[in-house]
Amino acid sequence: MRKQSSTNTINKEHIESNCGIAYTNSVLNGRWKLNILAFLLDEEKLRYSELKTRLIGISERMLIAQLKELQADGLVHRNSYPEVPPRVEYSLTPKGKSLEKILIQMAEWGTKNNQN
Amino acid sequence: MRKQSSTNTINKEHIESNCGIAYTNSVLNGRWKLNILAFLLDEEKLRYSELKTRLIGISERMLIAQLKELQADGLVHRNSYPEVPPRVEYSLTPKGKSLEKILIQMAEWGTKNNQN
DNA sequence: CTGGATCCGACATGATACTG
DNA sequence: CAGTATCATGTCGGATCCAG
Repeated sequence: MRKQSSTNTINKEHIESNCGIAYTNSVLNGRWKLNILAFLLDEEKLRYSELKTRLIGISERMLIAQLKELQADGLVHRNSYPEVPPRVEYSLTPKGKSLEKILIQMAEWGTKNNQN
Repeated sequence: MRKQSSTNTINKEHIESNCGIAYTNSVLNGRWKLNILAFLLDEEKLRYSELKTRLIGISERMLIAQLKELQADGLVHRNSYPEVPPRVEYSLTPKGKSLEKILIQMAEWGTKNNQN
């Protein structure tokens, strides 16, 4: 059992044998990832603190963790500026942007089917 | 659930889109749900044992649990026949089928981006 | 401001034996 | 065949303190 490099708990060994859905799931699975991607898709780039403000309820620990996983999976780009105080901006990579259609459809589906 | 900053630093589309995504995420969240839905989408209806065979590595406990949640969310229909031995077939509800486009796109994206 | 490190409880998931 | 019950394990995710 190969130790996970950095992504998440789902082992990617016997995933490829099944179908693309499993890989997509392994990349997007997580309580906050879809929301993070949606915000970045909407606003191009966001600072760490801006993300934290928008993701109501997330802890710093989780925000950092999810961002790292998204970076490891090549969906999110991290750009830090050598300033004081530090400034870090996150944005979508092309791979991340290629999820746009899926994200939009998920948003539409959720809005339509969430009857509370 | 929509909270509003009085004016419009954040546009409405944005907020709705994220609420929708949050609901979609909450419904699809889980290690196996997407795969279960994908198999049911593909094969119309499947028996419990057929699902178990296809979902390599899932435990009975998890399969039942995920199926129950999918039923509770109205995505999957359970049809049991009064026979001996018992026969139970699972299929997608219309709500479940309405995820078809999303599932197909996730499968395509996963196949295209899973470079192993 | 942007994180890193650690502790800990809650919960997701798995293994296995058992039942109608 | 289609589940349940029980026990065991690991991961998630929050709180808190610390650092450049």
